[in-house]
Amino acid sequence: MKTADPELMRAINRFLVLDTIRRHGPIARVEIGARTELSATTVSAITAALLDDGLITVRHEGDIRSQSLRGRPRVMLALHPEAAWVVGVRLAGDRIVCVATNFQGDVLAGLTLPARITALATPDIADLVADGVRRCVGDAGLGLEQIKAVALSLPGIVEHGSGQVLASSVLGDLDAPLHEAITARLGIDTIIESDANAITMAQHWFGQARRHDDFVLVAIEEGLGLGVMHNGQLFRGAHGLSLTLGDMVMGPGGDTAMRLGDLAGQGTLLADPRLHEQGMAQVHALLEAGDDELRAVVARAGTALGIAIANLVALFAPPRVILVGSTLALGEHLLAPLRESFAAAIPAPLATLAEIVIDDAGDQLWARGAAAVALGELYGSPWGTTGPARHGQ
Amino acid sequence: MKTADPELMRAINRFLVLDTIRRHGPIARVEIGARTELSATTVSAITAALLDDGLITVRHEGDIRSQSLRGRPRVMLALHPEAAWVVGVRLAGDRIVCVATNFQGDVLAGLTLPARITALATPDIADLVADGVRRCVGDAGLGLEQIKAVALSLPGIVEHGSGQVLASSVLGDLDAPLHEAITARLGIDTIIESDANAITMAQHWFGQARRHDDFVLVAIEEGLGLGVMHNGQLFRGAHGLSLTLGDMVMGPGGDTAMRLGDLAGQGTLLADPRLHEQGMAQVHALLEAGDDELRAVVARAGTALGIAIANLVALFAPPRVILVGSTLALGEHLLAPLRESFAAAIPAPLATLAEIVIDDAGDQLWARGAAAVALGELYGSPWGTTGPARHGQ
DNA sequence: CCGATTTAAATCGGGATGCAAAATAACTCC
DNA sequence: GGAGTTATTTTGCATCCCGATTTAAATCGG
Repeated sequence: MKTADPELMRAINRFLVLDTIRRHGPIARVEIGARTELSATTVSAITAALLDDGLITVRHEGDIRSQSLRGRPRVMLALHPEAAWVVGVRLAGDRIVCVATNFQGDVLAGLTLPARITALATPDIADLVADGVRRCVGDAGLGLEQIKAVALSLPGIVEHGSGQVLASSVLGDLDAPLHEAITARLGIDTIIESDANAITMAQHWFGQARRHDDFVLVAIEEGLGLGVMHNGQLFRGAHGLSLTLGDMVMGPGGDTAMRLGDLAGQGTLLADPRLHEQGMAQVHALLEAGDDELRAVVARAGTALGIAIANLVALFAPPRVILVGSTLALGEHLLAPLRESFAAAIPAPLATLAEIVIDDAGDQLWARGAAAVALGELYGSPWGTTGPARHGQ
Repeated sequence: MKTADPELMRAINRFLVLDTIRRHGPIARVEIGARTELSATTVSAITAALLDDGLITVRHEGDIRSQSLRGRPRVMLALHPEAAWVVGVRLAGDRIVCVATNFQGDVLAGLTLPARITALATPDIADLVADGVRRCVGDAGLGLEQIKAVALSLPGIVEHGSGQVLASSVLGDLDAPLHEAITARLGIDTIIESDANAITMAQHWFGQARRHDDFVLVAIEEGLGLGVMHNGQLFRGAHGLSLTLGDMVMGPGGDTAMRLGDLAGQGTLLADPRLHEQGMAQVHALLEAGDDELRAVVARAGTALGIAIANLVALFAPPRVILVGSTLALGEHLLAPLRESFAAAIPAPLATLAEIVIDDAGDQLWARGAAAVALGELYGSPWGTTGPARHGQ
């Protein structure tokens, strides 16, 4: 635990107010006070500082007025969309997706660069990313110098803080300093984050979990990602490590043991020679056509996933589990066995606890999630004048 | 996140100081300052309040003096052992273990009551517990009114805060209000906690994890317990639920799927008719005698555990995993396959991360862990005079 | 034996924070 | 236009932490 001092106190409350404004659209000071349980005085002081720093503005849309129309009207406050801009990047196996967003996470420009990332060396990847970011920023009508942060998300295990990638299906050379390479090329603060954490943030900010401060997300893509939102914060492992599900071993041991990633990853589902370079759409077509062999493979994947999810629920007891990822395009072929094995595996007292939600998140939401990660850090970081209040003004 | 105010600030720092004193024996104010990074002024103020409240005392044992012998000598501060007393209780399938401890967790009296808990109704259990607590308190030369809190630990899933038991192998009727029953009988603040969390606290305070603020503990007893220490705090699920491992399902699904609890719980290991009522010692004897069938069962349990532990490491990335529980008496018969399957299942980048430690914790340490849970709450709670500093004194 | 030196702890003064109460602002209603 | 109502700001106070200074309690050295 960190030691507490007045500065930390202010930082906490400031963040609380800013986050309340973000979540609850244009909102009046009184209501911020009611929601955060801060006194009106404190809310006034903090909002004054935020206005001063240009992070929020007065905006009267959505001014619903308290029930009765009497009394002094509320002044509605909202994030100042142009307080800062960030870029979120998603690094997937075969493409790079960039989005530029404003301070509230609205997408101003999006861009997809097809590229066989897996085959590239780290410096080349950094070049592509930097290129994508530049173009995206240009498309948004901005200049690079206006971008306050870039967040790059990729599948695998990432150490938060250092930005070191410990494992990833898309990076060949884990020792090459990706973080430094990108920072050097763009000259912008860069955050490396696991893609599962990015899409988890996206669901929390923009998606199916806006009202949930506790949930678990399972991303079923090429690999299997895991994000845990705990008490409104991304849960990270001991060293700030992101979590992953692909390395979970299924099976009682011995010969039958298999990595979940090998059971339910797309590498397996696309292993059939007919499917090379075809992707999920083709798999789905074959399934619909009644390909029994493929159906069995998909069913096995669904079953394993159901069990893995039940295990997660048993561990974290989340009220909601969100499933995302391109593999979900297989629809009921995957989901039916998933649900069935989940139901069989979940212990009775927890059976009604967790609600499973499927979300067909598009590419752009993943990148937007990365942007949200960047914005989240901006919200928390000491801005212009976090410090002393300026009396002489 | 809770809103920050001066009171919270002080509570945090106060707890920090108290915890530092607890961990680092008799310690001087300067050193507390160095360790916590609080200013000498603040440390002085807080320790003055703590002395005033009688939670700490001046004690000169262990006064090592800074290297040079010059200058004003340090005043060593330590927990005041008689600031409060608590009782920790462990409810196991066939016995109740109680310990009374002083404010620093030293055991003053211990007591084991054999009893087939499983066969009893909740009110009878509460009677036994209350009886055990009373006798234990008497043995320690104390009166019930001196006991500030009682913590009761039991296997299963417990909701922290409400004290509701959601699942337990030792309680027949989960709807009967155990917490209220015990509070009513003793008239003392009572905390219900999972036994896994209790032994996790015990390891953190007194055992193999005194220097570790991040670790995972697996308790292999009748059931399979799990405790996660994250950043110096017990990690709890979404509703403050304790975690459990017994419900983890091993296997890719279908017919081969099995609960880990059914694979590695003692119910399974003792299933052989020859072993009824004999316990682990007899199992061990048979294993040593070369009973192949039994060996296979134990090996299968070890293998499954190894995989489960690997999965936990993949999830939480803890630097240390501690194994405890009576089943460990099986020794290498269990541990060799466990280690083997762990090594096979752990992903390469994490292979060197976690160190597995076996601890042969006795019954009393489990109960002492419950006491530590109670003490932990006392340390954090507002004591006598948490509030305003009294100037006129 | 007594002053210089050294280290620890307490005290003083300043700056920041949050809160409650009072004051002010900006409306609606009559 | 005045009364009533609700939102926001101002005022005054109590608390907290911190840096600098002062006091305390030893040792060292002559």
